[in-house]
Amino acid sequence: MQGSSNRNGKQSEIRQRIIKTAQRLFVEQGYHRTSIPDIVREAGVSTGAIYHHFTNKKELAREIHQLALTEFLKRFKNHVESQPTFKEKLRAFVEMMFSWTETDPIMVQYLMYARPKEVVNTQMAICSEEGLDAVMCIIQAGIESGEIKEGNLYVHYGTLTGTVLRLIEIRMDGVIDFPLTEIIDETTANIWLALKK
Amino acid sequence: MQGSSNRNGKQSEIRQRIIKTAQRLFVEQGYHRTSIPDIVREAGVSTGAIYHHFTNKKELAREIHQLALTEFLKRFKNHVESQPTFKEKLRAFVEMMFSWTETDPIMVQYLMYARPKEVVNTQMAICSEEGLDAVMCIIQAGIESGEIKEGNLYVHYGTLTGTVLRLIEIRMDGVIDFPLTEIIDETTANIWLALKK
Amino acid sequence: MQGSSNRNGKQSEIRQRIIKTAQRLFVEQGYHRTSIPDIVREAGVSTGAIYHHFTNKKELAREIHQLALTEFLKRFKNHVESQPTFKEKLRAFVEMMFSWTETDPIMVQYLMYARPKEVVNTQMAICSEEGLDAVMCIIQAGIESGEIKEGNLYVHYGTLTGTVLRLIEIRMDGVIDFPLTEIIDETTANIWLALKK
Amino acid sequence: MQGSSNRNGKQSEIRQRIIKTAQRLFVEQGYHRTSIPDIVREAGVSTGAIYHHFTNKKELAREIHQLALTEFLKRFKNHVESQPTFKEKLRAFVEMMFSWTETDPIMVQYLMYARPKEVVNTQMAICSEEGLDAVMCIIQAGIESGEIKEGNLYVHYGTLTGTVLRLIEIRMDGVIDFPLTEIIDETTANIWLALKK
DNA sequence: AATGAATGAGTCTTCATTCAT
DNA sequence: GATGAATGAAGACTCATTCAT
Repeated sequence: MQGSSNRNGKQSEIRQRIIKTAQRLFVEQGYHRTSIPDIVREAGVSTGAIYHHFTNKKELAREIHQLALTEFLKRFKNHVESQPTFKEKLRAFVEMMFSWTETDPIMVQYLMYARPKEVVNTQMAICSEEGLDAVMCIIQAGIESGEIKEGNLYVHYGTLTGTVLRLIEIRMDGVIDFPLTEIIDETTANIWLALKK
Repeated sequence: MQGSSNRNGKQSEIRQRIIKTAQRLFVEQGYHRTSIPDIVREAGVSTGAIYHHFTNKKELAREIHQLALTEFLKRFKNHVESQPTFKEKLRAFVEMMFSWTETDPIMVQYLMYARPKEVVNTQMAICSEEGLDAVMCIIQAGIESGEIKEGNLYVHYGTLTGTVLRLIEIRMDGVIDFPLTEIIDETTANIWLALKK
Repeated sequence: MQGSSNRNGKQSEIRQRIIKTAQRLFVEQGYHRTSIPDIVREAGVSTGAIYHHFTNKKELAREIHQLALTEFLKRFKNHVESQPTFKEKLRAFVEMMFSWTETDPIMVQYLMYARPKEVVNTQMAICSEEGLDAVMCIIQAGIESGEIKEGNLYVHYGTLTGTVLRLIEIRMDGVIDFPLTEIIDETTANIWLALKK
Repeated sequence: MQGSSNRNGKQSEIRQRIIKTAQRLFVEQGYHRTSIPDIVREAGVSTGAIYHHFTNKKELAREIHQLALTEFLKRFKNHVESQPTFKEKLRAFVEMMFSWTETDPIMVQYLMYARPKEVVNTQMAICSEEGLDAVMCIIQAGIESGEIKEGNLYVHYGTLTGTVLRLIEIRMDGVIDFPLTEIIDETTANIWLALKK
């Protein structure tokens, strides 16, 4: 019915276990410090199984990254782009990112830094070709609609994504010890004041 | 005149070469992908020399990180804290970070991400105990002096550091292809609007 | 029939080859002068195979030692303890040790000195907790049965094991160039005279 | 007047410190586990000093061994050979070895096992060309004088040295926890009974 | 004589990957 | 599809030795 990758119409359970475990370990220890034996042990699968499902370690990481990126774009499309005004889009973006962080911190962290240069060559997913474009687009649209002031697009982009990502970062680091969802409004307000006409 | 570590009154030249090379390689390839043989080759020193000067690879990275952190704090103290008002401190901060990035991108990048969890357990130096405190302090002072609005300190902190660091990030990634010094004013303006009373 | 460690019901042949080779090299060159590459070369196995079968070099040595000790205890039990009188036990001990030396000099030497302090902390297997106990026991029994004179147990122990081990030692060193089996009677006689009532 | 190795008529103090420290470390940890840096640290001398006084590590060990062997022969000559009868020589040998062990256990241990095959190719000093000869000689003389029975010389040699060395061994191992000097008589008695006519 | 920085060959060990079963 | 034994290249680190000062 929906996306599947083997003839049973369901992602092999082993494949899922590998992905889930690798994702967690890559986030916890980093890509390089996570060995295939680590994944074998924690996922309870065999070495062969990993190589049966994925070309190699890099490809496994790339696939996990792709999954996260797809998820980001889906959420962005569904929750953010669907909003009518920039102001609403902005709020939706902050809300989406913050609640996603609270819901699936591992995946968000993966998106943010568990990706080695070998896997993707950009530092942050939201800066990936597609991710960057998506955010840039709504800024561009905001300017065109007259909602936000003109100016260097990158500065606006940096203000918007920087603020959000930085807060997620210090939340993950444990500096912030309450759910980010509590500061959606305040964060949105700051960014809005920075960008609005 | 001041600090030195061998009888010649200068840090051993070999030691310097190791640090410079390791710093660059750690930034270019990451800590784990940089092998001791890599450093040996690029720095033109012997394996033994590295271990003569540093306990181990981790310690080498730690020392480089410490150097960068010290430099950050020095610059922060000299250029930022010395300013009278928050607004001026803010501009000084942006200016300091942006011009430092253009002057010594390697060191700034090192500060930003070339450090594995094993070396320092914070993701960003400006978030290191001391770095965080320093920035937090000027925000706190800004609130107390009535220059900036009250509100969750972390949100203000995230807005300020996030915007600056994110711009540095995309500059390093090559997304921005002009010197950050050109957008000091605009960046300062955005942050100021976000935080001011 | 009994103990096995892979599905073929036989200890992996590679594992055996590693043990045999390491045992010989440890004896020939000593533990520390025997490198893993040495074992790899001589056993015709890969580095990885060694680490697949043994935790590390130390553990490999420990296992070999354990094997030798087990063998000693088995022989001691079968040939020596089963004898009715002390005099017969004594002769059986000398005979057992001397013929074992001629049959498997490598294993006997391993038992005698190829073990670094890190691996086992006793100097000689016959001095290992169990080995010592076993010999002490027959001496004790000999005294109790009135076959041998009373006196400091250690002196008796030293006389008995010292004489035997020393002869094995100089045989291995090449000082003695005929089979020890030729001097079983004479050796037994000396010890018997020293200890008998 | 007597042996000296530098123009001041006294062994350089540094040289002595190196020898004493190396001897102790070789005994405590074995030759291979003792590194030059270890000796440098513990003796408080420089690396260069060691290489100034000794050709290399092996030579240092050899020299220490030579010292111990010379000491053995001196003691053997003075205390043992000077005795008139075999019985007295025997007692003197046991006494000499046991009290030497209690007085300078490090040197005796060095003689007994702290020598790697590279340094001397015999397992025990008393088995060294000269040491062996010396002991063999008194046995031979004992036979000729009719004090001890005829028979295989090696068996007699093994009985004599084996008993003594084995007791020293288990004393060093901590199995015997009283001074060996307390068992001089008993040990002598055992050996005497084994060998006498 | 003494120092200790520098060297680099060699050590143990890990780990991504393959492949016979 | 799944397994895990086997491989061997590569990594971090040690240490005997040299040599300029």
